[in-house]
Amino acid sequence: MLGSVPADRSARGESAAPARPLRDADATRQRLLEAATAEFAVHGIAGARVDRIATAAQANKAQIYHYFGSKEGLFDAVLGAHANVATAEEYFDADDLPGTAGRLFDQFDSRPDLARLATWYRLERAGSERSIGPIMAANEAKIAAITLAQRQGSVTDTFPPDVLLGLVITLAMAWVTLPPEFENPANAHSTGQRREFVIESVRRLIAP
Amino acid sequence: MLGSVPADRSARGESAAPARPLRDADATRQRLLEAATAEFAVHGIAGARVDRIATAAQANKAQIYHYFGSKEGLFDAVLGAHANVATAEEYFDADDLPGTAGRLFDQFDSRPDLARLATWYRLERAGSERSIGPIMAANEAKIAAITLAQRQGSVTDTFPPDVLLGLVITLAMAWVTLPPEFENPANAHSTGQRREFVIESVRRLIAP
DNA sequence: AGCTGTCAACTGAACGGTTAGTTGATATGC
DNA sequence: GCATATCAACTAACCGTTCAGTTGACAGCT
Repeated sequence: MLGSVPADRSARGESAAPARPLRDADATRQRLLEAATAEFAVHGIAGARVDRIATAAQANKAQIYHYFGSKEGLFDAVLGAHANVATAEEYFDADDLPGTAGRLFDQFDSRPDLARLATWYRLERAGSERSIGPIMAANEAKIAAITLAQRQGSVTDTFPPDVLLGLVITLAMAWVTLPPEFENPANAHSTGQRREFVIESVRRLIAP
Repeated sequence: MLGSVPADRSARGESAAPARPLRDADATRQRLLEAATAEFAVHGIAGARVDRIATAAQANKAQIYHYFGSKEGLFDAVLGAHANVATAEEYFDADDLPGTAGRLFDQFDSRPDLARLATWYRLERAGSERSIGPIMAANEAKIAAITLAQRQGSVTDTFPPDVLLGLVITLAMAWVTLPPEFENPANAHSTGQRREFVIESVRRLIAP
């Protein structure tokens, strides 16, 4: 469920993949990260309970401090572990921003916990200057690609490229971001419909 | 225990506005609500400290429980106190959705704490079914107005009216919602520019 | 006007439970 | 044998909540 795990054990000179030992630091780290992802997504940093994370990971509280130093350190590690998912270039195509928005929508739809995690981060750890470096670097490339698409005329230059990127992401997140009050329960829309609304919105935004 | 905070002081028969007595229940309630608004906006429910709120309000901790029953009761009271601001009809005009988005943007821009409060509510108190009733009722009226505007042709019917309302609100909140990573510091836009981007976005969304 | 009884606003201090973080001992793989 | 992964027990602080008691405001009585 989590991002690719390097599990860099080759440095220790192991040749082939050995049988899983009863004590596997990497596996424990991984279980802790997964349990912490779920706990932080639901309760945030202040509301998360270290004991619950340790229990859910079938590990011990002390290991959290051994591996991650502190509760906040664990949160940063969780965020970092999912950063590659968030910045994945493979979903981005400056020449097809509506399609990009659709794929982004699918991401948020399939992993709403990651969207919540990002929101908690924004609320609780703003200005901590942690782990947003790589994301900003990834955005630079995307903004450059949008600039190029604008020069070629396939995208309107009404909006600056960074604004356009922000708008696409915002619209893709719309139904995750929106408070529940604005969901009309009597007239709820299916996932497929909402996806189509997002795509159409972006299509209208970039029309020359 | 939780819902018993009507505080109808008119029963005491106060005639004109007298000099503020040293002990004024209404004033204390108000100070607590203001201090709680600031505290909850910054730290959320789990992160807020009842002691800090009491100190900031120059009141005693026990009074919070006397007036609001519990920490969560206080949060709900804070939300309720600001609900009228959020649902204010005077800013909404179905025949001028871009302008509406601009006015909404101004709201979020002038009171970012209220936007944070709403986000905390969504994350920490989702499904509590408290105090969202009036907001949903207010939305019903707005959705009906949009439906009418669509029938008159001044607004596209590409999107259902409730979706359109959600999109307008989402776009108006865009720069409050967006994580800091998507702010380009080297190329930051002024408030006036961002306001214009929001308006132009909605204009494009509703174009027939 | 002065005295007094009553009620509500207010307070300081504590309580019971919980929490993040620590430690030192034990078990395990190499 | 040695490094380290693991764990139960521990602690010191903290936090929401309660409570017994105090103080101020005001109405009624004389």
